[in-house]
Amino acid sequence: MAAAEETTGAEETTGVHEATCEEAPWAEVTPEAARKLLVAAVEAFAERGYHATTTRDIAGRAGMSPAALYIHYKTKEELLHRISRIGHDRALEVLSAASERDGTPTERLADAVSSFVRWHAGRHDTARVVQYELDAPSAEHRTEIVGLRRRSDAVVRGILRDGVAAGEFDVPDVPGTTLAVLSLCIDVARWFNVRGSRTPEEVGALYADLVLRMVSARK
Amino acid sequence: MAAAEETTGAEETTGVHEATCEEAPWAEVTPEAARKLLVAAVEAFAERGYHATTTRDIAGRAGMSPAALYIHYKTKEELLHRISRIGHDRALEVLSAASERDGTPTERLADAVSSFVRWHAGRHDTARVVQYELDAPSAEHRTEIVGLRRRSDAVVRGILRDGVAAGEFDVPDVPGTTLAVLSLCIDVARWFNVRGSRTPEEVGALYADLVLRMVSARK
DNA sequence: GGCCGCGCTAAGCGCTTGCTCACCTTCGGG
DNA sequence: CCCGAAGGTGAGCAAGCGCTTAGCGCGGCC
Repeated sequence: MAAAEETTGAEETTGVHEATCEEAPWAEVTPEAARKLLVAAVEAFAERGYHATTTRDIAGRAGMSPAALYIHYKTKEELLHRISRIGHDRALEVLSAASERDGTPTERLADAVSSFVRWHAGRHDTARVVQYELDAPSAEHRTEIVGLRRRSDAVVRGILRDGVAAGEFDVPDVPGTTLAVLSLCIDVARWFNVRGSRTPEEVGALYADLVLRMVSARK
Repeated sequence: MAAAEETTGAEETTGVHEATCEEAPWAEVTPEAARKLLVAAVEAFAERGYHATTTRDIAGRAGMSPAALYIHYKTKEELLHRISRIGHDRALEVLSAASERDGTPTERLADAVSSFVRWHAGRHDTARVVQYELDAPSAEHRTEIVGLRRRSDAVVRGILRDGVAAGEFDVPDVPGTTLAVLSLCIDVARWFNVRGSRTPEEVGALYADLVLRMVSARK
């Protein structure tokens, strides 16, 4: 399932950003059986959590036998790590692509927030796994992931600093505000529901506006 | 605007105050053995998640045998439900107490946000269980919990509506902004770390400021 | 003092879990 | 036409799970 719903017609609001493979999200995972298992795992982990998901459940969703999992992945935890790693890469990619585009800090911040939020809403199953199952992996896997998170932090902090320097933003506490902005975006994955009344684009636009209000110089 | 605590002023540090009993959070759980088990479970659930926590682990932390758990609780899930129920009650209590205090919508919103955030930061282990283990309980337990959440939503939405009516706030999308405000506060439980550099009070003050910026009428 | 009942434990039951292994296909190359 | 590798299966193992049960110590009451 999980069809691409956002790139089909619609780059109207934020202009001409080209897709960084939003349509076939797991295309780089080969062979096909390995991808099917991974997609099934994302679904199951997002729905019930890593620990509550059994290897039999994953294999079942992929239409295979439980043993098939171990042909492509050494352990259940390696499967989680692969998901988490790729997911973090994608999220960071989306965020930093937006931040590197030309424009004023205000425009870059709005673009970054709305892109990041759209990703967390549109791929909220992946995002949920990525954000909530950090404790499950082993220590070495965790430090690798933590590095990627720090880079997201640096991206947002950079935009805020630029905005303050340019006089566009009024932000007394840059690290604290960075934390709040990222937290706001990330938590979208927790509450977003496909059956809800808002599309990822709407949430992205709303959040970009709210964040701009948080940082804009008051009069 | 650092602290909105002039009402409870004197007793905050050494206080023997009992109003919303922040010091002895699980005082209502009796007998003592049941409380010790529950506190141990909160610790374990917050650290590893509900499904990854074993009854042996909980009992071990409480210094008891695994079987002791079943004298006070029918199942492991009932233990989770008790924690979740009490936690939700407390969080809602904190939030609505702040919202019912006298003051302008601006003051009430700042007070509500900073109180709610202080609770989520100070009791972040409880909050984490409360917020992340919603899927674990059975259906009937879940609907009970969902009701409490809707009341939190109503409290914040009420303040926002009052502020708009009074002309203090400029909020184009009240339900959306309500969602964002609550999401921001709740997610504190995910990232807050006691070993971090910020106290719950500092985060509360920062967040109250950020939220006021999100809603205040622009000039 | 004898006895009951409560709180608790040691031992263990039945079951599920992550994972393995012997075996079965399918298929391109000599 | 056979071969060996690659990808898949069914059955099942050891370990760990939630939970139960038989029995133990001990304080209170007649």
